[in-house]
Amino acid sequence: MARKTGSHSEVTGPKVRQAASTLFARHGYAAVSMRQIAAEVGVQAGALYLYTPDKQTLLFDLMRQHMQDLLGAWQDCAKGTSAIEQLEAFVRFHIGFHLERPDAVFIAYMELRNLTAENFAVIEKLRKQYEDALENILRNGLAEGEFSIPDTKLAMMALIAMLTGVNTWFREGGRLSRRKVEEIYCDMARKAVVG
Amino acid sequence: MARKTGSHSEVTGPKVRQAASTLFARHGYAAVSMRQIAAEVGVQAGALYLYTPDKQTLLFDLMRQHMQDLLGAWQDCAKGTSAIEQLEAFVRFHIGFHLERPDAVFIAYMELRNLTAENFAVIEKLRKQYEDALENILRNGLAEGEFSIPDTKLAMMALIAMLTGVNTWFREGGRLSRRKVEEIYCDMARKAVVG
DNA sequence: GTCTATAATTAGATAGAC
DNA sequence: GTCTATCTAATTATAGAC
Repeated sequence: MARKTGSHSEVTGPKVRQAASTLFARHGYAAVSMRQIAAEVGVQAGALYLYTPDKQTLLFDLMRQHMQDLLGAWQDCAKGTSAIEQLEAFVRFHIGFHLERPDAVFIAYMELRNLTAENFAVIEKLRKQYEDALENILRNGLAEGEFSIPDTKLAMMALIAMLTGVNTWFREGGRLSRRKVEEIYCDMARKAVVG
Repeated sequence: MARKTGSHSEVTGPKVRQAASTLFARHGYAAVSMRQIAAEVGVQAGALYLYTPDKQTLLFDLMRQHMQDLLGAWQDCAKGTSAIEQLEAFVRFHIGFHLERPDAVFIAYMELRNLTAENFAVIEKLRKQYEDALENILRNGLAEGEFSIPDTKLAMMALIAMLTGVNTWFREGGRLSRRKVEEIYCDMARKAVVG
């Protein structure tokens, strides 16, 4: 299909989101200007507005896409019959998925306060769905008598914080392989909730 | 001691840091203007520069003070002879200290990337000192044969992330008391590392 | 689809009056 | 010690040429 010279809609759109993701993660949403994003993409600032109505929507779309990817990937990955198996699957999935996209994860956790109230509500709802997935596993384990936890919500929060923390220190090629880290965290998570 | 009308050095200085702390925590360093801080204090923007050479130093001083408070408080609070006792003391201390000052904690974790390279290095050094305190407890427990952890640094990171996460969801007057939360986290932390 | 130019606003920081 | 006024630079977003 013929295309005019200088017509790059299908390539520039993704490049804009990619550049915004990198820069927002590195410097923070409020500290990054549309001009910086444009420079990273290789266009002028005005051209960005062909791909997003404004800066806020650019942030929101990145965060919503990330949360939807997260939920979709977990639905495809969830497995295990016993609660312990399900918990181990969740731990490995969470660490692996988050280490794959550190920028998106960083933005999803750090830029919540820069969302408008409406956008924040949407993201929080998606986040809650993900948290519910883990909490249901913990509830199952409690019902099966395999887990010993006084409060499923609290244990869920403790586990998610612990797992997400891997992103702050893990470096590929470091002392421990990703698989080894997953294994150690699996052990700690299991021991923390098993009675 | 006589003092001129309108002379409020000793009261305005702390008010500036207090206002900056509140606003930085709520909206983020980059999103807060010196004019907003001045309005919160009740002075004009220019007057802020009597108390800080610039906005960056204001952020840095807040973060350094927080880290020094943290280290000092732990030194006064550390106790326990066995590694398990020391671990429990650390868990209770960490949760209690962090819940006491949510704004300072939030800033210390979220605004690292807005520090200049020099200032960042100072804060990181202080943070490392605190992490070392927990890692030493874990090493002791390993030497005593009480703990079963394949890697002390990884376990330290996992525990600190888990404990600091309390700040993201705990609300005074909620379903669980602070003491109850400390108790449950103590159990989870102990179970996660005890062999 | 992109650029240039620009409007309207706001930022951090300083000077000098009081 | 604080205020008013201001400088310089940067911001988001838009209009119109090509």
